[in-house]
Amino acid sequence: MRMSSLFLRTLRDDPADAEVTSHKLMVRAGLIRRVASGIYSWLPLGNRVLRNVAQIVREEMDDAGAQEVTLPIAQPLDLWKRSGRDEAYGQMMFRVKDRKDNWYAMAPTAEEVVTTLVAGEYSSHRDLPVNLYQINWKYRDELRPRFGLLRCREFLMKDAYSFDADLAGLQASYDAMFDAYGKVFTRCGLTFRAVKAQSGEIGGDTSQEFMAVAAIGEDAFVWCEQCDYAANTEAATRHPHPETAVDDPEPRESIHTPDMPGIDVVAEHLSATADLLMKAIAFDVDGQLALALVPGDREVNEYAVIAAFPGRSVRLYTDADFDAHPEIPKGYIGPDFEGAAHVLADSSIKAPHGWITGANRVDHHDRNVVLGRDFTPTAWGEIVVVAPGDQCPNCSSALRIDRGIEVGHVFQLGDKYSRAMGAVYTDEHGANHPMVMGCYGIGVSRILSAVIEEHHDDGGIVWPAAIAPYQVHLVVIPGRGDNAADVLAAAEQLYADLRAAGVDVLFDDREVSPGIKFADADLLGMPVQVTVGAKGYAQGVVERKIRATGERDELALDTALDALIAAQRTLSR
RNA sequence: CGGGAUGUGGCGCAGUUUGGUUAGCGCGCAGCGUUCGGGACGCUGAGGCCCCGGGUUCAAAUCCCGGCAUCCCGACCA
Repeated sequence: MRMSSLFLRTLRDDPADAEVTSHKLMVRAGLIRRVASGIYSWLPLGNRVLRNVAQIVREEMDDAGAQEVTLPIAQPLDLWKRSGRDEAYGQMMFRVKDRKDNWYAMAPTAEEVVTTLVAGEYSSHRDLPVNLYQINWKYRDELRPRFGLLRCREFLMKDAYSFDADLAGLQASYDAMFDAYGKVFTRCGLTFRAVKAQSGEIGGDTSQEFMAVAAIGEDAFVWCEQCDYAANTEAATRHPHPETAVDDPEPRESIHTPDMPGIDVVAEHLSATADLLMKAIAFDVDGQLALALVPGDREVNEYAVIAAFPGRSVRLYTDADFDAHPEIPKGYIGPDFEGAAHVLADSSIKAPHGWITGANRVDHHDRNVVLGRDFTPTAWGEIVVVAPGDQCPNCSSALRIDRGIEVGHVFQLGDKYSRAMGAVYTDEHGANHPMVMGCYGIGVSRILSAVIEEHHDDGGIVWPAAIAPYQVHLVVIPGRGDNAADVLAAAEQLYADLRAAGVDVLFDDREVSPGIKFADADLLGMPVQVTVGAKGYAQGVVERKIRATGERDELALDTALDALIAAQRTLSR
């Protein structure tokens, strides 16, 4: 491609509406332009990268045995009513109405459509398994679109759906997708971690997120430096505290603590630290009061509490709940509060010291509240939000917390959709069963943001070769000397030869100053820059610069073509 | 949906507080000339519903009211 005719205008200044580096660079490098909040046009360079990423995804999906389909973006809303997700998605879905007043959802995802499709075609155990995927635009009317391509309302997503006869089959399908995802993100040049995600209310489901490590990431995740443990903050847990005993416990003592809102104030008043206090957080479990006990310096992981009561309805007490139960002394609940049906304690409550706790009456705390003597939990668990330095549940090493961009998510769905949409099969004995499903998403357009966040420098984007819009950025600097025409001709010849050899090459044949050409070459970020200039030409060489490292070398003019082609072969391997 | 900010040629901004000739600067764009290996320079020029609607006033980019849009901080997700 010749830059003289490429539809591109690079910008010197950062766009005013961009906050993060990847967004600024994508706009400056002419990859995308905003049309509305969270909705972008893709210009030629951006489109090529998008296509390259999609192609990698396609190859790995095909390789893993999935089959590509294309499902509709406009989906009858009736389908969504059947699964109950019309309500669940609510305002998140764009809805459109046709001339006959029928409503359609603009696909935020495609479980309903694909399950209906499979239900209509397949009905025997002999048909299974099958895994269908598509790479298509998705629409979600996000509360707050953000950070350019990171949180869009229109985005390109790869979504795959597996259908198996049983859980063992699902596990195999899931594992195949999991492996494929690792290959995709590795090929795209991302540093990532597969992170255990919270399974949610539906027991038995497992789910993992692929997080591209990035400071601007919207999600925090916990990971271990020593082993491969990694989990998002909701799902993360830590090594249990060992059993200990309190030596020579002092007698329990009640203290008047009026007008002391918050743990820190009470701690200061008692010359203690927050970790010596105990919080008793009230939950409603099937209409009964449950207490979650954690040290004063820790937060309760609500998801962990919910998981501790499988099959029950669990929610945090609200102000309305406290209003309805004036006998519960909000802020002064102790671990031995009589009205509690369940007392779930974090293992850290086993620490070898007495606790400062609520005294079960307003404006009072108790000191020297001792486990076993003064209170006995009905259940133990790991229910605090993990903090940096906590011990890894697998190997006890220190855990770390980093931020990441969720670029992929694999999920074992079970039979939720196959039941709702009637995707059943007949087994070898003539009995009918719902198919067992998994679903697997990759944020294709989001990958571009993640890659640029990881691969850029002061000069601009540094594309990994696998997804770069072009492999070689050929710059000609003809100068004004006698050999200007020859230099130009040599560059033209090299351009033609590279193209003939199948190398994707962007040729800066514009009549602009060298400074502009070099600055644009760095901004656009092709992996290899080749300069055919008057000075080098006079000595029979062209210059090569590796964008990522800044490394430069010279190639003899007459063998440059072969050298570049050879280098491309190495890169593409 | 709460909280904060912004809206002025394609892009980045000044001007608004204190209303007053023809709305200005940089980049970009067009023409001419001088330059030519890391975002050169001079001259000339094109390009503006000053977000929209209403109001106040002799007079509004500027003041008042009402909208809309965009961005940032919080609750959802690939």
